Amino acid sequence: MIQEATTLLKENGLKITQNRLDVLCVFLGSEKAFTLLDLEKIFSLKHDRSSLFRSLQTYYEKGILEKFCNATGTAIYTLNRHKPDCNGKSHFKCKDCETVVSLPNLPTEYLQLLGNNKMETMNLLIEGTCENCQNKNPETL
Amino acid sequence: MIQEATTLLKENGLKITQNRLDVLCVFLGSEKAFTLLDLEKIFSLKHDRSSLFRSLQTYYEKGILEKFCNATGTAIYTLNRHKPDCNGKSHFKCKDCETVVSLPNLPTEYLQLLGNNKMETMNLLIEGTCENCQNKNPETL
DNA sequence: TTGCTTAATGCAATTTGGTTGCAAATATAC
DNA sequence: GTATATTTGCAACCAAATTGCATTAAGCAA
Repeated sequence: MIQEATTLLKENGLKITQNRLDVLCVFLGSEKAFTLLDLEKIFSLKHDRSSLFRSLQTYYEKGILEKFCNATGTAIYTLNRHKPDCNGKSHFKCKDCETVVSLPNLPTEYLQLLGNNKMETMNLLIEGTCENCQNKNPETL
Repeated sequence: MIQEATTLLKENGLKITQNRLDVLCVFLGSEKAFTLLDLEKIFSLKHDRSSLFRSLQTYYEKGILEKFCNATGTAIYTLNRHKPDCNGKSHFKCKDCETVVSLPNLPTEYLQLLGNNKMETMNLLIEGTCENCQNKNPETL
């Protein structure tokens, strides 16, 4: 995984630093989404918040991470898996296990409802309970 | 408009206060969306931020305003126009004139892509340029 | 390998947006 | 008009994001 991270950094012309490797490995090793606060907790002593923040920012700018915000307005980051037909702007996030999956782009029939209003950016977040977590918690059925 | 505001307040069992009337009239008199900061600027001397905040909160709870958040996570409020098939969670916002329109619910075919993942909440914001503003600014064509 | 140059980091401080406790002011019911 | 409960303004606080700057470290070239 370190290998994968190193390659990604090189491909993007970024210096290989411990901070960047650590942060990237968190994402490479999980399907979850993380906030800056999550990373602060993981690396409380090892890395400063501002450095973690700057790494996330850099990764987002390079298209390595996707970024969106939850209902309370906190920024959430997740690995960009470059799924075809996914623009990285539509996600489903499980409130229980925090797993995030990218959703396909909105159907053109829906976007036609915009009429002559021109779309430039969009952001869709659907939150709920994923299949796994529903099965784990029978009381929620 | 004051009349309309007064009626709305009474219908919702809310006391008629200057703060509430002022805030509600901002929304009744416009198709735009406003943040707390916007209202602070409008009423800088007349009303305190906390009172504006509480009015917005109350209106949202009563279903008079819709609330969602923009790309940077700031809460945005707009009048709930009770359009059929609109759940108040999908919006188009013009980056230029700030006009907001509610969009219909996502099509069921799209939601079926969630599979057995169960949706509980959602938030869709599409930003761009509305028809009017495109015509006003020919250089963007 | 060493030194050089530029970029990244840690720390402290700041900004922004949201939120609360409490005393004073005010709307409504009587 | 008066009593009562609600709302308001103020100040303070909180959470998340962001920045300036001195220090440190990465990577290139000699």
